[in-house]
Amino acid sequence: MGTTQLDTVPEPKYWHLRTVLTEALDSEFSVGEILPNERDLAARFGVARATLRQALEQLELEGRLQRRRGVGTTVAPPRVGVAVGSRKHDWPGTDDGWQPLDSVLAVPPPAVADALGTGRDEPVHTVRRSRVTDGRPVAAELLHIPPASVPDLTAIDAPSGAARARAVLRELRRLELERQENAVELGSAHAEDARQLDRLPGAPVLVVTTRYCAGSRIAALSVATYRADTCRLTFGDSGDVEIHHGGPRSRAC
Amino acid sequence: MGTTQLDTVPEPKYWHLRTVLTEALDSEFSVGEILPNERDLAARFGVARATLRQALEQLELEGRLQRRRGVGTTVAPPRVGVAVGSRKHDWPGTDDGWQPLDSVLAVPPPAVADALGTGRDEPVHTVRRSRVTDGRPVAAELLHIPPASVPDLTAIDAPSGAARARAVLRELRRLELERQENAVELGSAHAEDARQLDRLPGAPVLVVTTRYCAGSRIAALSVATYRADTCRLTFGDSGDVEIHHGGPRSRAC
DNA sequence: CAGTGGTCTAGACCACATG
DNA sequence: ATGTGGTCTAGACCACTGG
Repeated sequence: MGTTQLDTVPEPKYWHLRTVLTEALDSEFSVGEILPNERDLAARFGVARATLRQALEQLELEGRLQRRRGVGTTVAPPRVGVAVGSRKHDWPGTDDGWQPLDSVLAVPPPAVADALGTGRDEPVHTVRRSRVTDGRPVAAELLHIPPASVPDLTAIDAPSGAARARAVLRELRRLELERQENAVELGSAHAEDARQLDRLPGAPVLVVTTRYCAGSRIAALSVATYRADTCRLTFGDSGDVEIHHGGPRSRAC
Repeated sequence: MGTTQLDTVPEPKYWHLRTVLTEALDSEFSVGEILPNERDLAARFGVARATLRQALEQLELEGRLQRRRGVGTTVAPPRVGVAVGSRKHDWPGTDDGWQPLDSVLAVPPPAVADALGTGRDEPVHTVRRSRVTDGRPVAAELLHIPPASVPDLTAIDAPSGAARARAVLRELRRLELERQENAVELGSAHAEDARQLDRLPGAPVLVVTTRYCAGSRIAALSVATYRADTCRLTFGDSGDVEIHHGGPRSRAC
């Protein structure tokens, strides 16, 4: 007996579904359009809702869909390119999309203390910032600054809040920035970050760790979490590297 | 009546489970150790297996666990830092962990053609490469090179295969590299990449798109997919930015 | 209120690795 | 043959959004 389909294992349903939906998105839907609800879609494709959801999850991860509880599933716009680590000699706070929220002087997590080279019991300034692009929050950041990097900071003016954060950044900017080193890895949004990014806890994020070096010392350490579904991080001196999804261009919104 | 738990919605079980397991990993397990199987774990925590799996998925996404079908779930080693876009003036192929596999001259996907600025019907050289670190595959790459970038390439020697790929890279290296621009985004591994990375289709990957510029022209375009679970991408001129998980250090392997 | 996506369950079967 | 993780189902209930 000849085996017609030698050793070809059937694709998982959710993966095949992802492919079908991708093609449908490329050809039959426009940005912002609302998809049928999950129960209808599952019925239409003859699968359980859990399976359909597995496919939708993939597409959301790839930035093709956006799902909001109580509202529905919509076709996502192309990812926005956000510049990271460009303009080598720029301190944080020079007017880009970053918005300082507040600042506290407290003992950081051990991992941060180790990376900074400060003692595990030494307090550092921690500035919370939020990055906004096109009116949408794209990143939440904790910027850790050893007191030694901002020696002239007076506790008198701006004791707390956003004003305090701005004061810390202002002082920091007086240092000579030698270089910055970036690292990117995948993570999941913790409760705080999730709220700030308008996502659920556990949402995939790109964690960018930046080491700001000045005078062969680590003057500051930034840990920023970017929404992985909506962001494309760009490095290097200039503009965007545009790669869109294949297929016919979708109609305008 | 005072509401004791004002508006605090109970955490999802899988998220709480993730937290508990994270702490357990930090304190009670060492790298490489095998966890109990999913059915036992689910029973132990009093949840359905699907819920337990949701927590494990998170941890695998965060690089804390490694799961292999037919084998089991093990504690993953810390992510390896892989340098991307360092040494600005380096062409691909200068002996780093990259290994050329083969090369074909074919019409690329429209998105690639557009990014290169070549016509959608013009064939380009496409070199497949694989990046290995510590003996493990970490990335799969397609490097697209317009024929104009390698004018002296003769089809005579090395008509195909790895030798051909090396020949193309050798010719490419004769150009003056002006700069490279990188972009990072989250994606999911397609069938080919998945096989090359020893993962299942749909596994999360960090897609690094690099534009190699020479003489104000785009001389080559690289699309590389890195295993998101095991890799931390580092940018910039020097070494690693080390941030490990918090908590007590786990015992050695 | 009705409708959406998010969580959770209990069970079944499959693909794969290993002894 | 056994045990592992991977896929899939059918159904229930919850949390949130909006009219």
